[in-house]
Amino acid sequence: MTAPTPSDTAAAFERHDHSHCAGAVMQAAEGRARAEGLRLTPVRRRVLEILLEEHRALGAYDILDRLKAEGFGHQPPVAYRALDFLVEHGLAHRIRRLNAFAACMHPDTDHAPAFFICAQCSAVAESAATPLRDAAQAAGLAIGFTIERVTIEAIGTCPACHPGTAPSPQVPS
Amino acid sequence: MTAPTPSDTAAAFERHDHSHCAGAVMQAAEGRARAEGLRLTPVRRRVLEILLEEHRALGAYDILDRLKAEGFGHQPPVAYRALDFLVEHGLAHRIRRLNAFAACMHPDTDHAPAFFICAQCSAVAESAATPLRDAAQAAGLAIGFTIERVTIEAIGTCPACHPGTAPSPQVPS
DNA sequence: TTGCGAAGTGTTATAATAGTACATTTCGCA
DNA sequence: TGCGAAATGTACTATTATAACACTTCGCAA
Repeated sequence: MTAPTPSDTAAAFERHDHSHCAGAVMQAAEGRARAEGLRLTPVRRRVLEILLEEHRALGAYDILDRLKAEGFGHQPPVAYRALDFLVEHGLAHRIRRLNAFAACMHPDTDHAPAFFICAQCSAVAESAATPLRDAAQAAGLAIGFTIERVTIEAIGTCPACHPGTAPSPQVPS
Repeated sequence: MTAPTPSDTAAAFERHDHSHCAGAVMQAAEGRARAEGLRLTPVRRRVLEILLEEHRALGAYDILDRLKAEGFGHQPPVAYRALDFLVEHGLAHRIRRLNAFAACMHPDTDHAPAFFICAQCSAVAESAATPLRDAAQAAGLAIGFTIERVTIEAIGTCPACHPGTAPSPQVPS
């Protein structure tokens, strides 16, 4: 059970060895799939891999283009179904502000994530949001509302895109 | 400066005199428009009125239908432009989870709203989310991310739809 | 008061995102 | 081996959102 730390989250905005972190996450995802009897079929696995390779939020049709090119089905439901599966089982997240999807970077943690989206370079970092979820829970309680899930998406500027800081955005998009 | 209180927010989920609260909000919006030199033109004003009359989140095309029927333009940009204006100036909010828009119920308050969306009856309550915004701010700081805006949307069950509580949903939709 | 530039409105057309319905195949397992 | 459930592939459609451009209206300065 590796809980995400602030430095994990910060790492998402820094240059790092994608293939390494992607590999680790993929292994964790496979472990979870085995443990819970999820069927990580070729399409689903490939979609997760694509998300991990890109290491950013991708639209369903971006994914679909890749799938087509690799000989999978070429109609929208192919992508949406795989994405729905991944999201439902916590292996990917939907980023509503972007109408896009990103691989979950902590699939072995039961977490309530928040997302930090850079308006400049559209990099996305996923962060544990337990305090935020608790605050929301409390606010809900005060008005008699029972919360199932909370979407928390912050838009702003990532460290790499701050003027006077690191020069070039990591994900030009 | 009327700050929203938990009981204001709770009221959103209870039967109440819409025409009264809508009227008050409309007046507040007009006040703001005058004060800030915003042009609350017929289309814009009408869109805000529609949102207030319905007192729930409406899709852009729902709005467009009403506008058509009332002799305004009948192409999507007519609705989207008015909605964009209202959102930009804080007179309405976009609810991303629903791909919909709702009138801001506290247009005279500078606020960071959170939304509570009932999965059963799709009623939406707007609540002040200062603690959540602060928590997000802190989380962002920890990773060097500067937050511009945060979207907070909770999905769950409103008081009226709780089993064993009040019987009928207020907004059947 | 005229007339200029900016803002607003309306229209056509199209893009981008998402889902329904149904036939076929594959998988797990009795 | 073969049954039922799950997964896949396809055609088709629905929903949400923008781009581009012509025309009108508004605020304001000469």
